[in-house]
Amino acid sequence: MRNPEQTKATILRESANLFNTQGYKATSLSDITTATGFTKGAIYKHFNNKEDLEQQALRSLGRKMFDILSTEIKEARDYESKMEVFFTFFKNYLVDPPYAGGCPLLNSAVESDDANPVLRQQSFGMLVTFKSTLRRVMENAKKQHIIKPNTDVDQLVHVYIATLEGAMMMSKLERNNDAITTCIDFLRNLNLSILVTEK
Amino acid sequence: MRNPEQTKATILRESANLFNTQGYKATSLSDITTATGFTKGAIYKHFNNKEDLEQQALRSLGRKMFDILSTEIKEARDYESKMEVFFTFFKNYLVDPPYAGGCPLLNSAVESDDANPVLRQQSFGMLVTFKSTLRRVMENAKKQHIIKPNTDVDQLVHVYIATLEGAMMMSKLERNNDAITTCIDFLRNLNLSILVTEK
DNA sequence: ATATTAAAATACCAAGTGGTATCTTTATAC
DNA sequence: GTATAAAGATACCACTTGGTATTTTAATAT
Repeated sequence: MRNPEQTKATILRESANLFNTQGYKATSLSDITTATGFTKGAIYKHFNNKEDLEQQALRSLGRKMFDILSTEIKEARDYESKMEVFFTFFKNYLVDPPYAGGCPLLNSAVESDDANPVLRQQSFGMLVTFKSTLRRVMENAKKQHIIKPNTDVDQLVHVYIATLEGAMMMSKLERNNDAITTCIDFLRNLNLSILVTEK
Repeated sequence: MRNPEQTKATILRESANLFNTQGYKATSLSDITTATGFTKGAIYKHFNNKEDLEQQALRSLGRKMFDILSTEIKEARDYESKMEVFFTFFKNYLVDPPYAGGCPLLNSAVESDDANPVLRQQSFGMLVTFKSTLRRVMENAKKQHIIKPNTDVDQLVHVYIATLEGAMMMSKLERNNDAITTCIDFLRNLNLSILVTEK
């Protein structure tokens, strides 16, 4: 009947959902108790305070995001399919999201950049991870002469991530896939254009 | 000594600043009273409630944003300088921002998309305005054979805005201009590549 | 079966929230 | 100079917030 690990997991999962949809500060403990069915007693048994819960929730969202990304990238055999992982990841977000509320990096970054230094630091870490993951894929492709030697990898890393995140915001706001689909099409073509063997 | 119009303007300006930096829900009335020096009595004299203040504040931020944009676009004589207005507008954001807290469209969209239908509607309107402003500039250039006839204007509109907004998020999070500068450089080159008379 | 101990529920608390009713101040019209 | 009416300050209100202390519940070891 009682299962503390599962309790903590439930609280973490539900609060992460709420934080990512409503915002961190805007989500109250009572929101979480009603969502989980547990009481504050249970929450404070497993977490020091709300800030601690916020951090662990964001961390778990980040882990989930990068777990999916990095395993799929490892499984992809060539450069083009590795890049396709990024595209389909964002495309699937709207069809079958791994968690509600959109990209946790975007959400936490916008909420925390001016106000919450701890969350901000975590968002920053997610962005660093995201950038270096993409950069590694492209640098490898450059070394193996799959993409053109004069490719400005650093520029493209910035452009890819900015475009995907911005398109996420637009598609969430417009409640349709237009922006994300259109932008991914563009990035896919852009990616083809830097291949050594143009197709 | 007493000037109701100025009082309302001060409340609107200061609350818009707070909303845009801390978030709408996260900003309390007492935050606003301390920032303005006025009391709740003054606030509720000029606004029906907090929600009303939020809406008017966002509206004023949007107006300010598009006032700057549209007048500068009108003043710009040719296509290239009109496009440059968009770029420099976002570039200047970090150097000399017209208001604190970054792009009000991005901020309000991310905060409201799942939670606040009224603010969401306003953000949506801002995005529509932004898109149609950019689209008009490009469609005109297409009619006048300044950009290539096969240019996918709709795609580029999505890409430009997504990239600029995403880069804003990144640069605010990283607290430096790298992302926005890099992305603008990319967009500027992209824009050159669709000109009929390539340079 | 019972004692032990961790997990979770309950009952509080002070502080802060948005909002309202009332009072005081100040400009203006006469 | 005084009445009038609007602007703004003050004093409240019920409710919610995050957090804590205490109690009850349930699993486990003996």
